[in-house]
Amino acid sequence: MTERTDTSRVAPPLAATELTQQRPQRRRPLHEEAAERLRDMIVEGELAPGERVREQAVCDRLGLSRTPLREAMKVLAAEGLVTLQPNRGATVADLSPADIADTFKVIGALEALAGELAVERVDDDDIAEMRVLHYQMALHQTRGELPEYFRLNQRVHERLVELSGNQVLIETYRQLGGRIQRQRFVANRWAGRWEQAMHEHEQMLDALAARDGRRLADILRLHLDNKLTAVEHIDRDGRPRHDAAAD
Amino acid sequence: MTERTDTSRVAPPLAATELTQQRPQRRRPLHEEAAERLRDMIVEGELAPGERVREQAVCDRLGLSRTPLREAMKVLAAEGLVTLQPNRGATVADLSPADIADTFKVIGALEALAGELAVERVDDDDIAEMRVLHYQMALHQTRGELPEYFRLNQRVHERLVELSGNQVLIETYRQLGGRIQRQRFVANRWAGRWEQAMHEHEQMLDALAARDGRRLADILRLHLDNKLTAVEHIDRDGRPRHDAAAD
DNA sequence: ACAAAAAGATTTGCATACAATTCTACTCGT
DNA sequence: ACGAGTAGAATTGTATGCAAATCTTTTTGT
Repeated sequence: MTERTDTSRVAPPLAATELTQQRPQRRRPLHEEAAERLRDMIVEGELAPGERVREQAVCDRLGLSRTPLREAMKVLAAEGLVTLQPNRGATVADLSPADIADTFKVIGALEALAGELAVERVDDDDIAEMRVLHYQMALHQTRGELPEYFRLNQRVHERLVELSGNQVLIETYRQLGGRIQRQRFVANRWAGRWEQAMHEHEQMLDALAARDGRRLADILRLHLDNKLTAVEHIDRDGRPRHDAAAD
Repeated sequence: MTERTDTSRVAPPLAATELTQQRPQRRRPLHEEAAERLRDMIVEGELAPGERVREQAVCDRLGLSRTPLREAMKVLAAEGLVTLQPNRGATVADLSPADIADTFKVIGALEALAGELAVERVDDDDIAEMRVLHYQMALHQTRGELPEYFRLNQRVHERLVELSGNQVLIETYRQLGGRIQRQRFVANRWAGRWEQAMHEHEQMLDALAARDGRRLADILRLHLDNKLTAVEHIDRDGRPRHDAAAD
């Protein structure tokens, strides 16, 4: 479904001379690049949720014309990152708390499925690799290195889904994950819930190593539910709410 | 959101003569319409899986220019219905057996989640409605009315997912369903597996009425697995394979 | 005759121009 | 003051032209 870079093409005949790194590698379509840049801008909050996105303004910003930008916007809309209204332009998707909760529920179900499929396929090598990731994450946790911890955390989940071997699942998981990347990005500043999360991750690893798909699935669902609870206690500026602390 | 027919504008001065059906009702963007038409063309096989889609050809066919068509193609690509290769055009997505199996697995997990969520929300009215759909379907089954049976079948599943109340789930389910609509369309000609499917549907209805989410989820997963098996026994011309009959 | 190279024809990618629609600010009548 | 109506600006939607890349056919060297 996703296009892959085909490197099997014959090399251009003029490759003999000294190569400047001035690669003619501008083979990348502008609309793709635009889509990527827009995703980043949304995740990092340069475009705020609910904000109107005027085509010409973004074109000036990115240095391209409206045609490829509009193509990129259609893609982002299909991914759920922006909302399009005919003749009335685009706005950055503004997820309601319900939307976020719904998204976590679905992601939870997907990860649970991933777990059940993964236990049927993993070899000892895969598990060893997961163990490495896990203990790297644990190390960052004890050191209080927040960004690295979060990055590893996400890697662990992504890797587990990959281990399912189900291409459609992987793709769907990535797409939904993309919608809440901003929430994750923001949550990146808050350190709550470390111990519980690590404990759950340990159980995940155990269940995976024991090839207990049912248990792994259950843990994952629970883990995602808890993750949602944590996110719900963070306002959109990335600070924990005062009302309750869930850890 | 709600589009209203704006009659407050001054009428075009040449409206007096007999109206061709050329309604000024062009509120709908062409790229949307194009996307819809393309989806239909793919589902109905007018564009065959793996077939190259040349822009100009489709534009002539649909009577529009390349700009809106290209926007529509990006959407279809994001939906997984076509595959885009930079500078080399688009082809209708050609799902491998593995892709189809993967898709059914994910859909199964989504429906299972839908079931668990639905039992928490449905009222007696909803259940009564599901019962009506179910018995309509049963009637079509006993009468051997294949297309109507399939249509109702799909309605039942779609309705169940709707009853989950989870917007993200509904959306994701529809998108994945769209990818295998062609398989469903083709399967429409084959009548196998009626009794078993109806039996499973009956169990689904029971579990829903009993608000037994866990059981409903299990039935749904099983049901989808069986559906996959059935689809796997149909070649792409819509005829059952001779090697084995699963009912 | 055959492979490599070159020339020509298609096809895709992007920018621009213009039409259609919506948005904004203003006028006018009560 | 105030809302309906209206000109003008701003914004989106679509068509077209041209450049870049790819595909096809022809040519050329051995």
